[in-house]
Amino acid sequence: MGREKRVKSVATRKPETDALRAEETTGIIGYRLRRAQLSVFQRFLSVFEELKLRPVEYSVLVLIAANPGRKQTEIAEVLGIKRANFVTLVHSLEERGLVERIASAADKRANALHLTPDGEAFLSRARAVHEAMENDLIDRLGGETEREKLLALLDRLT
Amino acid sequence: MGREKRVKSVATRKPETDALRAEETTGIIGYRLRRAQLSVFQRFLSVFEELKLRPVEYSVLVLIAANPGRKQTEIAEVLGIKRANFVTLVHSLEERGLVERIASAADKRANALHLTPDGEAFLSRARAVHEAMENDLIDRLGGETEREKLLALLDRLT
DNA sequence: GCTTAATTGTTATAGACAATAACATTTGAG
DNA sequence: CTCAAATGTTATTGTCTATAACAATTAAGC
Repeated sequence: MGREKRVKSVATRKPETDALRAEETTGIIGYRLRRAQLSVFQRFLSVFEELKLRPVEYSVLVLIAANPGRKQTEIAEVLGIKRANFVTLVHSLEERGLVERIASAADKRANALHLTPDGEAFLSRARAVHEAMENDLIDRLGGETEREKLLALLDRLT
Repeated sequence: MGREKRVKSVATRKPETDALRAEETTGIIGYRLRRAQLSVFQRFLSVFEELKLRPVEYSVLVLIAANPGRKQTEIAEVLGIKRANFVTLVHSLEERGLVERIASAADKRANALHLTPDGEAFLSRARAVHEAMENDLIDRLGGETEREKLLALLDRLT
């Protein structure tokens, strides 16, 4: 890699506002992980702003679509969400007419989760938006090969 | 270490509780990023439990040590923390006797941040703990080469 | 030099998010 | 049948982030 400038005559040019030494913190794996994650999530938020959809809500819709009829606890558990906090989340999606809770006949305690027709249509649009974003991320990484390499490395940390 | 059971005749044994289809969500880059980040941070928390140190506090100590005499706003900005929220953080470290705020003579508004001798000693211990954790993460990744590859890929997302 | 704008640290406040406990209803095990 | 567990729910707490407002001080414009 290229040689550093090593400007030691900084004091004469900008006595006050020179950059901080931060290599020690930025070299930490957890620090870089967090930065990247926040950046990607921020991007998600801006891309999905018009759809008023947050990352966790998108994953809930995708999960319900792929597993219709499952109960709240099952969906919540896969995403690592406490079922107590999942209540508000599902309620919000239900109020928007995207999800419906059908009282299970087999188990009167459980709610079977389904997408409404509106929910299906909404998810189609969301998928398109997400796929565009995902493809852009893959481009940034350099291609599909790099993506798989990244996911593999991330899994080793988990 | 034994081999998995691989019971594919699930339908006859457990009609209800089979695994959910989650490939669609787990394939999302942002999802995997978040999982890995939470896992690494959780690990940090457990490793630093005895030192009662959180990730952000560690990075603040490291930054002050590398840049003594800087003002709060500068340190906070590098870490992406609002200066309003940084006040409580520094106050906490000051109460523990690790950091001191010295009123700057040049700018009577600013506080120059320094580590106390206790802070230096504490940071030495923290560095040792962190280095052990970092080395373990590198081992999990497969080595230094893989670490650099990961950091490079993460940067492309940021 | 004087007036005005910007900076610094601070407090207060609000919102998002996660974690825990407790509860009623219902189910399943022994 | 009895008792433990599961399910959804509410309430509460704590943590973290974002915003607004403020006093003191500094810098900029004229």
